[in-house]
Amino acid sequence: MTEAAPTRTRRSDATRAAILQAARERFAADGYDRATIRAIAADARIDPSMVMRYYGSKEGLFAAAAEFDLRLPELTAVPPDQLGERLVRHFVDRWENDETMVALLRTAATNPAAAERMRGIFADQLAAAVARAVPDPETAPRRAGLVASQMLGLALTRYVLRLPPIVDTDPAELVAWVAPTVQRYLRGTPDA
Amino acid sequence: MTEAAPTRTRRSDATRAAILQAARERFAADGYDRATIRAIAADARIDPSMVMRYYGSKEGLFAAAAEFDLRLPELTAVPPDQLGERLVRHFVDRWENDETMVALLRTAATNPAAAERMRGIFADQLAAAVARAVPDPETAPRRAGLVASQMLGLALTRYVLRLPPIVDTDPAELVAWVAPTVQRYLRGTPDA
DNA sequence: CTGGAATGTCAACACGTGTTGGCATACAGT
DNA sequence: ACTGTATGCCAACACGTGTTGACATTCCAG
Repeated sequence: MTEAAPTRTRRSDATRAAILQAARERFAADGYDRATIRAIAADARIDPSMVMRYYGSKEGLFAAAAEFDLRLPELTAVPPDQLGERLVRHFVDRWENDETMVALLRTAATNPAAAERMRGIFADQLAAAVARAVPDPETAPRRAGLVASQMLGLALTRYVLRLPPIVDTDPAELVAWVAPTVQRYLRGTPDA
Repeated sequence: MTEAAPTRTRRSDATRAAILQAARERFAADGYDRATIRAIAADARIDPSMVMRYYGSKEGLFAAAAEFDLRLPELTAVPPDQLGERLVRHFVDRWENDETMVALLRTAATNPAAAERMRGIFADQLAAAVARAVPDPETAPRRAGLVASQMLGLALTRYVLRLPPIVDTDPAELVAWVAPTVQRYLRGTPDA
């Protein structure tokens, strides 16, 4: 039997963590198909069969590695006219410091399960937060969708496609340009 | 030797075209890695080896299938205050009727060559057109990049990730919401 | 009609993949 | 010290892939 109370630390936890980190890096750099278990295992300096033992399958590994929390701030606490800037700044910060989102984005382009997870993150985290920061709740899903289109487009062009003008622009300037867009998507109307 | 004058029609042209169409559909649906030559050949009702004969390799086939012309209108002929609407409407129309862009987008997420082609399309077609429709030429690349981030984000969320609120919104309404964004990216300033 | 080129089919190769089971070693509880 | 278990490595399997070459068939110029 296993232990009693609060889950003893196993010696393999270090290995598990190393695998997970290597997996995130490889998935972010290469996407699901091109990131091989052998390469991930080599990065983590363990045998490929260890990945199977601890995560069951490549899909299981990805599911574990693609856990992602946007860590959105509570939007009801933000002055309504600063929602756009706050949100955009938060996203950019988050992406610059955690490659999980890029891994997810790269993979979601070809992997249905990853796309489904993206839709889940959108619905459970972004749309949910937006719903509490919007004038008319009826319009919340569409507003959240528009915000997602701009934010994911920014992530795509900056981290995946690497369009030079977007890569070369520093985060503060990006925020300055994009914040008004998100602000209008959240609180404005199509024609204003 | 081959023929003299204006390139006689060969009997294999139909096969070539069938392969190309099947390739575009498969690349659009599955992305580069998951779209197999065998599947493409089956769709085109020919033998996989024909693909090799006519296109040399899978990369060569993709290069041929991912030829894409945005067919941007001449922006200098558009009233400056309608640039956003014109551009957004054009993009959405183009995507709804030609899946090549989706194939390219799906593939570019994991395939460096496809990403490079995306950057080429951006630079040679979008950025070039934008440069002629912008007040200060100095700012043109960044403006074009911002436009790309919004337009590609829309394509990504609508055709690849299939976020429900974006999928369910009809093109006209999308244009209404997004046009002002693009208009500001083209002619406005960060804070207005 | 006939020979050679164009077009198409078939079977196979070489390779990399995810995955599996067996075996060695290190650890922890008694 | 001894035993059972956790942890790790190795070799191999089964499979699908892009790609290739040999062979059959169809077309067309002479």
